[in-house]
Amino acid sequence: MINLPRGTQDLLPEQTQKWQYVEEQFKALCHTYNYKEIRTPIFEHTELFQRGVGDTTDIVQKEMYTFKDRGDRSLTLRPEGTASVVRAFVQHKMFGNPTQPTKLFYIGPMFRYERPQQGRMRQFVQFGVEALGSADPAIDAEVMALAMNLYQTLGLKSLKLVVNSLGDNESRANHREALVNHFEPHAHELCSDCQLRLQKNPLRILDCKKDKDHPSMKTAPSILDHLNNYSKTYFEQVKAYLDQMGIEYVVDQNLVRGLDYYNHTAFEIMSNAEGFGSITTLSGGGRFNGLVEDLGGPETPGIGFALSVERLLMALEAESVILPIDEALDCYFVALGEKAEKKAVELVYTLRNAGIQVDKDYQGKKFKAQFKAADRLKAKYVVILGDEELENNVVNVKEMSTGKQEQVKIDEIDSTLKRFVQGGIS
RNA sequence: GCGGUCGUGGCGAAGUGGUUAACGCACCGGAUUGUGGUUCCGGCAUACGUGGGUUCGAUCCCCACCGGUCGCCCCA
Repeated sequence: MINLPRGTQDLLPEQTQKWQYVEEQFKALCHTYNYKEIRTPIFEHTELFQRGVGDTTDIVQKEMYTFKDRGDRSLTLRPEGTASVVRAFVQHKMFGNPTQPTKLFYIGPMFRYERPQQGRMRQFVQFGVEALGSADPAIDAEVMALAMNLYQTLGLKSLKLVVNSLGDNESRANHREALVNHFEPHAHELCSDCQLRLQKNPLRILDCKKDKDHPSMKTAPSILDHLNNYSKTYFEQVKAYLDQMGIEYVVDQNLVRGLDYYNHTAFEIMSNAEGFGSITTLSGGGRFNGLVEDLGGPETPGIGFALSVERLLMALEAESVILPIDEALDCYFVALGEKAEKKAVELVYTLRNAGIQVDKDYQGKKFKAQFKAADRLKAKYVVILGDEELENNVVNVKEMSTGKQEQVKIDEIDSTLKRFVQGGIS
């Protein structure tokens, strides 16, 4: 027997119904916020992620699914969505479209080569949105609102929106210098990872879990104290919009996102729900002014976020949210006897052509067993056809919830059953 | 990449160095030759992750590998 590859999963019908439901909700929400769907390939040139996501990131350094194709090109299964969306934005010159900002959403699998565990698969699915072409703080707030809106619409309660500002280039450079000056004297006391980070990306020392209790952490320079006027005002405005919309959040100056392209607004949505395991992050996002330029486009600001569908469903599970999924079958067709069974095939076809959801037995089950099957499938109606009915050109239709039964002429079977399904048997 | 833990029929789950490896659920049939549930009776299955080793004999003991799961790192 061949099993599925490590870190992947099969979604069986019981699961796919939930997936379809949350996808529909997400799409509907994107529609109300006026984001349009974009579909990009699931693999790209490796270079896109090296340049887009950043060479120093864990994603690029140790988590990419990279392979050579037959033409000796280095390709990579996408580890995240933003780089591809920006690539497409640049490639198709969407910056020239009459309506800006360009508001896009995507749904699809992402791949990271990691040891699988709760809420972390090698193939996982993200919903994401990107708004390109606006540096209005209101759109930062809009993106966060959309994200929170989805979770709340689905019924989640234990949510925490965490925001921070990473500032613009100037602010970051100042902060970086302050960080290096601050940590340099303690470098030998920090973990080996942090010693490397000090060289490459000192910002990330701030969210190191090993060194979080080191005394130098408490006194570390905060990015918020190094924001220049523009960055500072920008962040204030983003928060003001959130306040105005009544969206609760907390500011965490140590919130540092793992991808290089972020600046200004950075945010994460976490779940506090019991039994959610060690994973708490449901989604993350932020502003990426400069990325479009890095990937060969004109100077274009952008912001977006992505959420994991697996974690979304875990959170729903953890909070015991029941999704409104209708599992009931409209109609089950029970036939008895050779002639009736033949006729049943025709009548089932007739009913289906009328748009009624109907199924029948294909296992040669006895009459009683067919009823059991109908019950198990939660059939609303059972149509019964035996020799007696056949002779009189009728069927018996039974409403399973009430036990009411009515005789229906075969000629009128489709219209009558349609009426029953919509409004009950009488 | 590192560490803990686990691996017995479709699912859940006992168990033992030695003739036919419990049980429960599910499924099928009957009691009830055309009406769902319950009950009772009967039936059912290529099951000890893979490969080595120890042994007269291994599902059990040892080793390796594979896989699941949880945690670390990091993230969605």
